[in-house]
Amino acid sequence: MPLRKADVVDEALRLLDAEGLDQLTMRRLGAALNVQGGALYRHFPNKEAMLDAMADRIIEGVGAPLPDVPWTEQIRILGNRLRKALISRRDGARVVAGTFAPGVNTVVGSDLAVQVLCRAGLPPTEAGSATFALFYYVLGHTIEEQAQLRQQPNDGWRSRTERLGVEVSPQYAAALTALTAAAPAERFEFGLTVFIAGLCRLPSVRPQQEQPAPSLAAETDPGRAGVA
Amino acid sequence: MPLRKADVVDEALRLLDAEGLDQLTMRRLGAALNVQGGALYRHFPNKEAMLDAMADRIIEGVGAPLPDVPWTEQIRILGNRLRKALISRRDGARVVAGTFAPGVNTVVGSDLAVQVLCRAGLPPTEAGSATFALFYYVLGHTIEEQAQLRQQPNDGWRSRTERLGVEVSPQYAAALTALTAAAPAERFEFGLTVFIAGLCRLPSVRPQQEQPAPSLAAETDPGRAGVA
DNA sequence: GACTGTGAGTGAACGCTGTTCACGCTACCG
DNA sequence: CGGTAGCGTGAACAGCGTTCACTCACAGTC
Repeated sequence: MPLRKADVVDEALRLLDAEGLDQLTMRRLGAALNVQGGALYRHFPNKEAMLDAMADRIIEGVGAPLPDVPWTEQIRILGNRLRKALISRRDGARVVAGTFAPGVNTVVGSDLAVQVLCRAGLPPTEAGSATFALFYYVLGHTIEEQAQLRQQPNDGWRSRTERLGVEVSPQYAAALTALTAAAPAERFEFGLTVFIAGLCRLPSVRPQQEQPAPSLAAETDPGRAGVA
Repeated sequence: MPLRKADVVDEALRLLDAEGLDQLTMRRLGAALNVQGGALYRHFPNKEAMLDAMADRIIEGVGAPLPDVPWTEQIRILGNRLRKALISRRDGARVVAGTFAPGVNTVVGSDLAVQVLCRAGLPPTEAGSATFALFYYVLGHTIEEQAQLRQQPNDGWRSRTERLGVEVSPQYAAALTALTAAAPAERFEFGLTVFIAGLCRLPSVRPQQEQPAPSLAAETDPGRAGVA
């Protein structure tokens, strides 16, 4: 039974979780599939195309239909879905960030976000800009999250600034210690909240209709930072 | 006269501008310095350390003293400084994004941002989160900007979505055509404005004092998106 | 049943990468 | 003047993505 394209992506994602992006070479992937490395080029023109396929698989489901809640909540859900998708696989954020050509799931996900924002009143240009801004934020945050996962716990910010010989302000020191202590999910939620609050202040947004009794409460998670 | 560390970084940045990040190899850099590739390891433990040094050089000046304007304007200036620094060199955003260990300039720049936000009333944790969120946004935006620079003009979004066989909403189509037409600087400014407006809505921020007659008008550039 | 075409997989190579190392050479210092 | 510290050499190592002539099993056709 010959290999299918989907089989290769499956095994590549398995190997990614097990070994990390740096260890994901064509030869190793071939070996995991009981095949020579060069054989993979029957299925993908090059490694980048395979990584693109992996990236699209990683963010699968982000563009699924949204519950009927206010648009601010819908954007929050989209952001959280994307973050969850990215951190659910080792180095997932880096894989997606390296994507050159957007895949199907990128398109349907961003399409959904743009539609939500347009329904909120934004003109298409602003909806597009806002969607990409949200995407950059989530990507940057999750890359950082996953980078900190495989870092020596001893090598905190204090030893690093000392090594550099820089004097830092007491506020900065306080911020860094607080940040390393805080749960990543909360820090993420904070930025998301700020961004959504900013969107609400745009002159083009319609006045928000009041909460229409959330039907699918599962995805609207509690514990967010406070914004007036 | 032996090579100095700074000389290597200088030439590396020159080569980066001339050839791009992918062509920046140790051997080529050595050749540009009339030296064998391996000789560079007398100055840097590995290539990553050299890229870190380059990244720190790229964002030099971002943390320079700020004019005495309202904090919202100061944050805007910091964002624009960072963007300008990143796009001023070919692949500058990718180089900085790949940085593992933050350098001096990263520290003084983020320290400055945190101080501005703390003075605005934010507690250190939130100031830190907001600073990093801003950093992620600028980085993501400039990476995208520089990626679009070396892309075939013919290969627009329409041909790509057609190749994928996805139906996109009319709003999404409108957003994409508008985005490719808009100047990158304006799209950037839009996201920045949204973010700052969101910060203003945080319950911890002090009520904004009114414009104290901007002394250094040079850095506060006009033409920003409108937010109430 | 024999014939043939297709396409997956082989295995060895190519050119490149980052990195190492034993070895010269030069310049400074006591 | 001798010693030594350190920069640079040049060849090597292991590994990378990618290519290519080739094998071989299977599907469809006469």
